[in-house]
Amino acid sequence: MKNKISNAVLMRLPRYYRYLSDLLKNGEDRISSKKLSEIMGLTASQVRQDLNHFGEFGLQGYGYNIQFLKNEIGKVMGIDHPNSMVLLGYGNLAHSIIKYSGFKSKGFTIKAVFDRSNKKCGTYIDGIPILPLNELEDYINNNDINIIIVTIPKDAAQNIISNLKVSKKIGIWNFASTDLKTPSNFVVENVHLSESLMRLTYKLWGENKIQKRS
Amino acid sequence: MKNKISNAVLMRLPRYYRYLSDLLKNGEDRISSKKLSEIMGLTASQVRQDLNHFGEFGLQGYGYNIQFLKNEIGKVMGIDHPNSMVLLGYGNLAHSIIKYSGFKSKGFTIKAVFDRSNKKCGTYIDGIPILPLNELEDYINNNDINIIIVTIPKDAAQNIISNLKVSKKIGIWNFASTDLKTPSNFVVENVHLSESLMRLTYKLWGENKIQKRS
DNA sequence: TAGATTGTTAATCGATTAACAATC
DNA sequence: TAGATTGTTAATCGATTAACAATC
Repeated sequence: MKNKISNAVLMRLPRYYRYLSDLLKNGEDRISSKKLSEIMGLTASQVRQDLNHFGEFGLQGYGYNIQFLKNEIGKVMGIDHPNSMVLLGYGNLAHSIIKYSGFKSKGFTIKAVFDRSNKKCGTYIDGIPILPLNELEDYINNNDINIIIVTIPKDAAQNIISNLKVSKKIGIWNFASTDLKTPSNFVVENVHLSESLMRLTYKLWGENKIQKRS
Repeated sequence: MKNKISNAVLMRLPRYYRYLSDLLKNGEDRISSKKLSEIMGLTASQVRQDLNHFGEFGLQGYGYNIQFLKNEIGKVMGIDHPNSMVLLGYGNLAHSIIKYSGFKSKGFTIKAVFDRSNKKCGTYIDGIPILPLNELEDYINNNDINIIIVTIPKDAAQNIISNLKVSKKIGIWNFASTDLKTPSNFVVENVHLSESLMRLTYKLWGENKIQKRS
């Protein structure tokens, strides 16, 4: 019995899920660790080690059943649960998240949007109500919300999160470029776009440039 | 002399840059590896090891000069170069990237947007021309573009990238949920939002659930 | 059965941490 | 100078790869 998967595995898990989904769509029904490792650019050994963290998903001499494996990984990642989300901030990024349709099919629902601006409040976007910020805490507590998507600037975000009184477990999907400080019942996943862009420029400009006087 | 920093270090570098920027804004001018490690949640040892990949940036008995260190890390990541970008696709996500102002100050400029829809072509958004897809290749070759931001669906994205004839080094900032296959003069940095969201649900639902029959 | 392929242990590799001499 | 703190080597830890017995 293992209690926690390593961060290295967690970073790869959703990618397995995506490849398995694609294989299913192509009508495949089984795959070996060797083939899967080839299309994903890993080693077969690593694939087997990774999948073995959770249980015995494969069958000797056969490989893995793709549908079963996909489901199991989905369960491990918690996307078999419905997840109800609210958006904190209604700017352009929030708008594009609302308009992105890919989440719905995986059980993610955006229930409400909270914005500072009184002009926007009271209206709806795609059937989702835009509400005033001072109703956020009550809304979370009364509508089994478990995810807050943060798309407002970092100082405002930290301020609001710090003052939230919520006792259940809450996930924060954080697009603000800061490391939010949260109470222990919060978990945070960051999407730091500007850091991602810097990693790209490193790959463009930095790779052959590093040298240390020796 | 070291030629390449490890991926683990690359993942941390932009975060150093962000913390150093914040420290500068607060009027600080020097910091020790111990203090920096405390505010970033790392060990002092790791900070010194990380920074030593690039040169001797510190001074015994003193610590690191924040402005100097920030500049040097900026250089390592290549953000001292101007970067000219084009957007591939003009949907809601592309719109929010255009509207996001944070990049400009770091030398990133969006030069043009390319979209399949003929209705949009010929118009401007915030002074940026929206052009037809068939002009993409020429535009990249003639306007020292070095970054393509991909915000169109994966199949269309792969198709267009596969057929691009460009010989200079190009970076792709990929928001499509696929691992793009590219020629060797391309480098890719992925922003897989749905994978990020799954890591969040893992933190919410998965952490205490994993068990293997033993 | 024979071939294929897993699950798992052992070996290797790489990244993190600890320790301390060098030196500002 | 004495105290502070780096740069760097050595020790530890963890993740990846290799190997192979188990078994479908």
